[in-house]
Order: sequence, then structure tokens, then C-alpha cells
Amino acid sequence: MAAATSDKRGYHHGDLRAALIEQGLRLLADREADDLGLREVARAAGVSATAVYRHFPDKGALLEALATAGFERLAAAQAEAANGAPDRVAGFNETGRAYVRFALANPGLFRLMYACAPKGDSLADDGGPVDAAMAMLKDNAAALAPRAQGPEGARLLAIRSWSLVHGLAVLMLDGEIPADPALIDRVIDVRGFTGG
Amino acid sequence: MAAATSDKRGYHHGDLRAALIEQGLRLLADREADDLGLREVARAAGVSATAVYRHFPDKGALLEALATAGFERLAAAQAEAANGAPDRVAGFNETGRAYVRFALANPGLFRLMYACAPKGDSLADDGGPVDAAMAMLKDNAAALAPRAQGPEGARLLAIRSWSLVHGLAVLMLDGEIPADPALIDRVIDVRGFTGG
DNA sequence: TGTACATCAGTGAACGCGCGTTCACTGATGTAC
DNA sequence: TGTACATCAGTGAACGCGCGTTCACTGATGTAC
Repeated sequence: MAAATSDKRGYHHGDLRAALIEQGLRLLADREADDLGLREVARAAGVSATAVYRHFPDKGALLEALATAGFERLAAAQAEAANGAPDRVAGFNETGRAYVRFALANPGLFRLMYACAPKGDSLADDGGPVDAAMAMLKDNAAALAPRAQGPEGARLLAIRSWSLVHGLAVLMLDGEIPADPALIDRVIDVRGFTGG
Repeated sequence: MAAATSDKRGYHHGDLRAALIEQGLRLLADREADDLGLREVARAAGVSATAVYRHFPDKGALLEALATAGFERLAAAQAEAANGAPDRVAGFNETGRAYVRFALANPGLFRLMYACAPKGDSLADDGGPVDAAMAMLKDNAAALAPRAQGPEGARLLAIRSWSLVHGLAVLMLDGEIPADPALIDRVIDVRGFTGG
């Protein structure tokens, strides 16, 4: 059985790649863990496992593509959340809250993103897929860190903010802290870090 | 081949259980991930896979025992780190830094701990193995939160502190932030949360 | 002290499972002449 | 317009792998008499 986006001749050129990513994201949406199988994704796309190898060199590349798609969605969710915030502080807070909400809404994808993310110092400029969200984070940190602390202060603020939202997200995903939306809003407030 | 703690008659009563946990911890120490196999632990203990079932009902129970041992070690590391701190703030900071150091020193175990931890609100009193560390966290938060905010302020401070250290630990483990000990010390300072 | 026995922590063979990957292949497509 | 051909995205069978778990078993232990 082929998916709705296919006809009798199979997927049009390039369609299967998109369909595999789409199905991979769909499968991840329904699960807690990131144990996604190549055969499983192929099955969901209505295609043999071997067909995947026409579009990805191996399983790792498929998962990386899913992780990249995840980071794009996360950045979009954060950007949208910041829209319409009255000021920069409020906007920054909203990006953080959106980060946690994204994790709770997409547990499997969120875990996969960090399991498959390119390693290295993400706050440095190394052009990974994490970059859109990272740029936002660094901009906000640079704008909100106390000026007296210079660029090192901005870096610390960025790391603290990221750690706070990431930790809250992971602990809520792991069931250590109740996944309560109101609690997210109360916990995340950058003014704790800036003294404002 | 049996391990050094055994003789020709096999492990003394109860010894194998301890040996399995010991070997499990040793195996976890050498790896990044928490993909620990029952057969693998048995092999490391010099025993057939089936022997494990004399001491644990199934694989999950074995992993839970490892997670429990991990939480005990973590609590001990935190308690030791707090020893000799000049005041409560410094002591609290040291427990947080010890938390991150523990994660970096025991990546596989740390991941397993949270993958296998009993689910629920860990900050509530439900008597899980997380409790020793949790009690420390709650005590410190209660003592250090601004009095005007009451118990809700203490809870928020506990959650923020835990999230910060957990997030930093996970992001460093995932290679998103450089695992630099000096950076840990600089990032973790509860005074950011208390206005002190 | 010797013997019969219950206990129970071990064993090795076997089970079914799903995985990632390889292989030789098929068959529809678009193109060159 | 028709024919020959190269391309290449698919196929299904097969590979070896390690897993968790089950099964009937063995053989050393400690105990009751």
C-alpha cells in the first residue's frame, strides 16, 4: 500500500524523500522515545526498506534529516511565540516557554534532535541546523545581559537560559516534574538571570 | 570464566546480584549511551544470561537496580561536595556543580538513571530512590528562597535549580556545550535565582 | 557419622524477534537517432 | 513516429546479528533422621 502522495508509478522524483521524512516525523510524534527504525519508516511510507537507500546513504542520514526538520520546526515555533511580545524580555521568555512546549508536544522528535545533532559547541558559529534557534538565543542574550559583564556575560546568560529550558523540558519529559503548562510559564523568566 | 569474587562453586549466596550491579555500573562507565543489555551484563560477570533471572525478574528490574545505585552515588557525590562550603549558598552551588560533574563522569549511568527512574513528581514526597538528592534540593531551596514568596517560591527555586543543572549536564553530554569544568563553575550560581 | 532428600543457583540449547544492510533484479521513464 | 537504449527508483529474498526470555537440566549445598 502506497501513501496518498503516490500513484501507480510510485513516488515522483524526490517525493519519497519528503514522504519518508514526513512519515518519520509522524511516527516520532506518537512516541516517547527516539528508537525509530529504518524499516519502520519505510513501512509507514508504504515502501520497501531498501527503497530508503535510494535517498539516504544509511539509517543515520535518515535520522539526521529528521533531526534537521525538527530544529526547523522548533525555531519556527519559537519565532512565532516571540511575535507580538511587548518587549525583548517578554519575547525571550516566550521563546523559552515555546521550547519547552515543543519538547512536550514532540517528545520523540525532541529526543532524536539532540541524539542526532551535530556535536560541537553549538553556541559557536559552526553553521549546523541548530543555527536559527541559536542565533535567536545569542541575540537575546547579547541584548539582555548586563552591559558591565561584556560578551562573556552574554555567553553565560545564553548558556544559563538554554540550560534552564532544556533541563525543564527533559525533566518534564522524563516524568520527574509534572508537565503543567502553567508551571512552565512560572518557571521560565529570564529576569531571574538578569536581575531585572 | 568467573569474576574474581567467585570460587569454583560460583558466587556465594547474594554475591551474584551485587556482582551484576557492579559489572553493570562498570559497563555503563565506559559508554555514552544507556543501551545496556542483560546478556552483556551477565557476560561481564562471567555468568550465563539465564543466571540473571535468579536475581531479577527481568531486564527492567536489573536496570532499575542500576539506576538506584546511580542515584545513591549521585547523592553521595553531592553531599561530599557540599561539605566544607563556607555557607549555605556556596554549599548549594557545590551540590549543583557536583551534579553536572557526576553526569559528565558517568554519562551512561546518568542517562540510564533518568530513563529508568520511577515516574511521577519527584519533588513531591513519594519515596523513590531519587529521594536523598531531592531532600537536599528541597531543603536548600526552602532555606534560600526569598521568604516573601512562601513555599511556592521554594518550589520554583528548586525546579529552576534542578532544571539549570540538569539542562547543563544534558547539553554537555550531548556535545552542545563544551564540557569545560571551569564553565560549570561559572554557569552554576544560585544567586542568579535568588537575587542575592 | 552416614544416608536420603529438598532446595535452588547455576547451565546451555533453543525460541522468535526485528533490526540494518547487501544483492541481483525489474520495469517504467525519458532520450537519441 | 518508431526503435534502441541508458538510467535509476523501486522490489523481495537473504545475510548475520544480538537481543530477552523459556525450558529442562545439573550438581553442589545444607538439613533431618
